[in-house]
Amino acid sequence: MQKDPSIPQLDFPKLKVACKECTLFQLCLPVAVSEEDLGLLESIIRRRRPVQRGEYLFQMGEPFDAIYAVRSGSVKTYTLIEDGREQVTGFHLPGELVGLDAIGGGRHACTAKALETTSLCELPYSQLEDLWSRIPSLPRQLVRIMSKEVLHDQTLMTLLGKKSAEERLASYLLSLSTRLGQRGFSSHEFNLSMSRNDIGNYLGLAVETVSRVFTRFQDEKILTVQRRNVQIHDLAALKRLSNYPNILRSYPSSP
Amino acid sequence: MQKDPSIPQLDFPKLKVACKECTLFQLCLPVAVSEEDLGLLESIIRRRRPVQRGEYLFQMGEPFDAIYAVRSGSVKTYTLIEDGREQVTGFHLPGELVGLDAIGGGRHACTAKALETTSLCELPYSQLEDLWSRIPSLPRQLVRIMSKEVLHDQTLMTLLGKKSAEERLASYLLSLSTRLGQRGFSSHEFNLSMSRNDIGNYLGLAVETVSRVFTRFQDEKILTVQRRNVQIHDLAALKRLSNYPNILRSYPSSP
DNA sequence: CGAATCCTTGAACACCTTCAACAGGGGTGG
DNA sequence: CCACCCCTGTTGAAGGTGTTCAAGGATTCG
Repeated sequence: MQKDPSIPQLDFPKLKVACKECTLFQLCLPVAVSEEDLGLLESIIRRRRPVQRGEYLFQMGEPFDAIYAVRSGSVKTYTLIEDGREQVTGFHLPGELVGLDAIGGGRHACTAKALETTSLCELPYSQLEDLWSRIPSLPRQLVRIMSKEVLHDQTLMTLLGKKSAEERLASYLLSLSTRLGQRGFSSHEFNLSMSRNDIGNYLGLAVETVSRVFTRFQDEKILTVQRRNVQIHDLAALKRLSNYPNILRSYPSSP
Repeated sequence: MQKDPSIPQLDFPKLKVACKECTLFQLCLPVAVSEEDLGLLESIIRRRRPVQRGEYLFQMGEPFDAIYAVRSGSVKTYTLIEDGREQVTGFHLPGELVGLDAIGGGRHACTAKALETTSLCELPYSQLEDLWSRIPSLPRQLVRIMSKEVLHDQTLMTLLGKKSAEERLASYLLSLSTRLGQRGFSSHEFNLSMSRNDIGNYLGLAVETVSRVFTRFQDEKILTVQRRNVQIHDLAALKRLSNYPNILRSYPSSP
């Protein structure tokens, strides 16, 4: 969406072919997979042409047949309640997997939508399972990733259940900052690929509250925000305000 | 805790030795494991003497080495925030696994505490992983279980992010009712093993609100509640009030 | 340029929380 | 066996944080 080349973007246009050349190698599924096994894994990956902003990867209720790894761009997932209310359940950055919640039920329980032009690796799940006997580190890594997903969801439950609006937005910005940093982007300046509406929905807040807290943070010189662009000036203050669960601070960057 | 024999309890005293004789066989990890492989799995299970109400299975920050399957009784898990606030992240009934969130990080991210006298199967994780090459259905089932865990957490995120106090308690009671039903207990009358405090904490509500909603439901003849004892009279009304996410209603009892 | 969308700001309101007091088991010890 | 106490749960009233409603400004794209 944003075009300024001096600012780290969530999308990077160069399409890499092989996992071992992928920037996300250490963050994605094939961690600790030998070079020859990598070929096996790559052989089942379907790389589809990039999806455009607003396009769906899959929709709630559809039969499940593959999980997706984000290569570049970003994806939001959300569920619907009876009366039409939406709950955004996650934003997925490069190296993160989408669709894990559907493995158990055989149907997608959420809808996945591209927030910007996004390229993905599609991993047909039954074929992936077939590889497990050949590549034992594959299920191990998948379980590890899913465990972190559970952990992340619990952090979010804490956020939604116990935190004030300020704590929520601070936690959210910190999470984004950390994850972008791990992916080689700047951790103090980035462009949000999601709207205020999405952020508020995700954090259990009204859009207006998100807006207000943003300006409050700006008034307190913690950050500068202009529409989608965020510059974090005082990361320490943000950490203080976020009140992260203990575990995440005692063992930093572990999750 | 409760002694009335006519009412389904969360605890059942008889200790079964083998998985294949366990009432929870179909709900637990060894689904689709052949009889001979079952012996392998059982050989690594450490069955410790039942833990008493208030005792810990593990505490936040401790090194992770095993996951636990609840055989009887119930367990609550919770995390701590910096300032001491607690968030209850889950209640675990017979057949459910505890500790899955620690696999990825190597340390427990939450504390697990018995709500009543509870017996457990302890599964040393490294030994469990070693069995995967011999029993391929084991990792498959574990991933499936973790997927459902993720799904459950997302349902809870929706609850915490979008639902009113009434919807939350209704959803909660329905979830309990369903899970108890699946385990052979009555789905319309049961005793809560957790306090109002725990329920409120879990649902992101003050204790007083939980109390008030309970009496409101009682006034509306939806249920009768006396301390820990709950009798559901109008399950349909409860479902109506709960506004479960669409997926859970279109494909019932799938999660 | 105009329409649509997104974001911001202000004011009134609502839901739930907080504070406070009380009730009622359940256990303990006299 | 009863009195006592502690803990849990209930109920009432006041208060606050965030929501809802309303309007205006900014940016993008046809």
